[in-house]
Order: sequence, then structure tokens, then C-alpha cells
Amino acid sequence: MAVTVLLVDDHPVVRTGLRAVFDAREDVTVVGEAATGEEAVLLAEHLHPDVVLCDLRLGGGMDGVAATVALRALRPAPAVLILTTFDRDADILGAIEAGAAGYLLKDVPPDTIVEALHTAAAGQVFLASDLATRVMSGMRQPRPRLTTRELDVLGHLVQGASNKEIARALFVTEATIKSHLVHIFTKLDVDSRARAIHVAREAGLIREG
Amino acid sequence: MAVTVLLVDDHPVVRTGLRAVFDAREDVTVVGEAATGEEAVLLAEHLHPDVVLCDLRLGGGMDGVAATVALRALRPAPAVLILTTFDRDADILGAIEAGAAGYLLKDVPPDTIVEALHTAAAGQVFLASDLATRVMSGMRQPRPRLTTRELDVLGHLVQGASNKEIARALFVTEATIKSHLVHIFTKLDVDSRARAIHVAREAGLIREG
DNA sequence: CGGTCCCTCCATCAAACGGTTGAGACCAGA
DNA sequence: TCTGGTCTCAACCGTTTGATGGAGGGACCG
Repeated sequence: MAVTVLLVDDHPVVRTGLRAVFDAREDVTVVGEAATGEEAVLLAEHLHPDVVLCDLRLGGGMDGVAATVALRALRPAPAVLILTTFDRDADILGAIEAGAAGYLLKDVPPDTIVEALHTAAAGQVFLASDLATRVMSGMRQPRPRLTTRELDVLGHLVQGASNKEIARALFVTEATIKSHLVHIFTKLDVDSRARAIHVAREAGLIREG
Repeated sequence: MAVTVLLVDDHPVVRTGLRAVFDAREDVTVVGEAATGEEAVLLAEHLHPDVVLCDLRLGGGMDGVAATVALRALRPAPAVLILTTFDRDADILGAIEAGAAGYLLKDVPPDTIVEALHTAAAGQVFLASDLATRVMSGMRQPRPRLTTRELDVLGHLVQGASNKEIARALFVTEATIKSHLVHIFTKLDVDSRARAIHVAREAGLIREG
């Protein structure tokens, strides 16, 4: 029997391409398309697709990870398959943690996407082999958990602000910023602000990747 | 008469989508597809398309900008239209400087792509209005030109290296690094390494965007 | 050949930064 | 109630950084 799929991507061209691929096959049925995460949740609620095929970067305020969380909270919950161009470890881990049933890069051949759809519909997880090994190694060293305040400081840090400037921006003393920085450095296992900026970007702890 | 187009994108799904869009129209004819820059140049040499529709990020060693330069060197030279997801100023400026006839974001409606194809085929430049204003403002403040050595130093800088570490890595004295940094700071108009990292990323002076 | 970059290096010095220790206040959960 | 985590602040000290001003050699070019 055919797997029912909801396409979610803010690029009309990509949706058209996916629909063209699936329409040519018997074993996959596209039941709808959405351009944003909000739209995707609304449609999934009514269409009950087996799988939602979702991009990570979406137009609206809701990104792919947030959309995944919302979709998995539905009853019955569709499987969510992430299809995107970004292969940063942080993105992949974030998606898996959010409950995604798989992570695909857009440069894979169409047959692989179909294969992943069936795997996801069967309740299993599909990960490309090279990604899988990276995820496993990433699991061993879990992403550092920064507090909201520390993320505030980090946000200014990556923009090149000095301690004094961060202090002014957050309405606290420079001593407080230093204290936060000590914790940040410890959690990120670095010993300088410059390196903190680097690993923060690598770990995907900040927006605008 | 129909515009002949060569599609260049490393994502099969996107190529399929574009082909589906164009095949449904009378005024655009797809004459070929390529997944890499090298392939694109080879095909363009034989197929003589009016326009090459090209992604910025390509699989092979040649990116969209390099491919644009190579394509524009052909005789007769096809118009090159960049279609991508990245809207960083540095990418857009780089493409225009390389001789692209336009820059489109993948979230535009298909009709806009067709419109841009006709504009490019007619020898004119097509830029989305919001991008156009940014390009103009960017032209006023041209991208800073760093020497190769300065880029070496910057490369280590953005990875969080200290002056001492950069000196060791480049087999020179710390004093030399400081000297380079003074020049880098001057050119980037900053006064701290952290801010230099930030504006270097913004300006697209370093790899791995 | 002289000029202009570029790369290299030196010395000095104030300011900023990183690391440390210690501590009080608040709040949520055991 | 006490504990743990978070956020806040302070004082101290050694190191790094950035600014300043110079200098020599090599490469390229008109």
C-alpha cells in the first residue's frame, strides 16, 4: 500500500520536484503541501499523513525542529523526516532529539528519499550511514547545556562585544559577565573568548548559522 | 520564441522541480542538466544555452561563482542566473562581480524565475528589488581586500587561535602576527579580534559560510 | 632604477582580558 | 526545610592584546 506524505518546504521549486518524483510512483501518495511550519501542523492535523517530509529552514517563525516537536505532539502523530541541505551535527542532533524519524540531505538520489519514507512510515529511523556515525559520536559528547542567561552573554560575545559592552547591554556589572564567561568557557571546554565564538558556532548554539 | 536553459544544481530534486516547472511552459526549453560546475561548463560548451540557471553551492570543487566565471569565458557566453538559498551580501556581490546576470532566492514563485530567465536572455540584469537595494549599498562600501597572508592569519583567528598559536602555525614571530592584525583591523574597521571574527564572517571573507 | 606593496621583525606600554576565589540572593524541587 | 542551580557582584593577579612607531628585504612594475 502507498505511503501518504505531506510535503513541507518554503521553496515552491523543491515541492514541485518532490511531487514530480512521487507522482511517478505507485508507492507514495502526496496528500498535501505546506510552506511553513504552522501550515504544516494545521494540514497534518486534518490530513493524517503517514509521514511529513520537512525542510529544516522554513519561512515562518517556526523552524524544522520546532515543527517536528509540534507534529509529534499530534494524535495520531505522523513520522517526521527531515530533508535539508544542512549537515551540521547540531542540526542533525537537534532534529533527532525533537523526534524526527530520519535526516536526509537534499543531494541524495530520489530513490533514497522514497526508501526513507517507507522506513519512517514503518516506525523506524532512517539515517544515511555517514550521518549515523557522526550522530553516534555526537551522542557520546552531548551538546553543552547553557542557561538562558549564558546564551544571552554568548549572543553578544559572538558579535564581538567586549565584556564592558555586554555588561551595559544586559544591565549588569562587568564582574557578572566575567562570571558567566567562566561558566561558558568551562561548559564549552575552551580558554578564550575567540575560541568560544568558534565552538559556539560549530555546536549550533546560536542563531544565524 | 523559447529561451533555452541549462540547469545546474547538485540536488536532483531541485532539478526535477525546475524541469517540471519549465516543461509545463512554452517559452522555456530545458536543454540539459548538470550537477557540478565542471559538468556545467562542458555541457554549456556543446549545448549553447541562452541562460545557465545555477546554484551557488555545488557538489564539486567548483562553486557557483567559479562556475560563473568559467561560463562567461565561453564564446558565445551564456547568461548566468544564480538561483540559491543564501542571501548573504557577500555571496550576491561575488556573483555579480563574477558576471552573473541575476540573483534569485529559491523561495521565489516559479513565475519570477521564468521572468528572470527572459530578462537574462535579453542581456539584462535581474535582481529582486530587496536584493537590489542591498547590492547598491554594498557597492558604496566595497568589500575590504586582504592580502593572502592576512587571510592566512584571519583563518586562524576565526578559529579562536591566540597570537602565539597563529605565529607557531605560520612559522613567524608573534610580532609579525600583531603587525598583520593591525592591518586587518584597519581594513575591517574594528578594534578587537572578536569583532574582526564577526565582520569577517559577515563579509564572507572566510570559508565555511 | 625608483617607487610601491607585501612580509617580516623589533621595542614599548597601557588597557583589556582570563582565571581564581569567595559570597549573597533568589527560586524551584526534594 | 534544605539543597542545588542560577544570577548577581567583588577583589586580585598574571597574561594577552592592541596601539604606536619604526626598520629591513624582496617582488613587481612603470
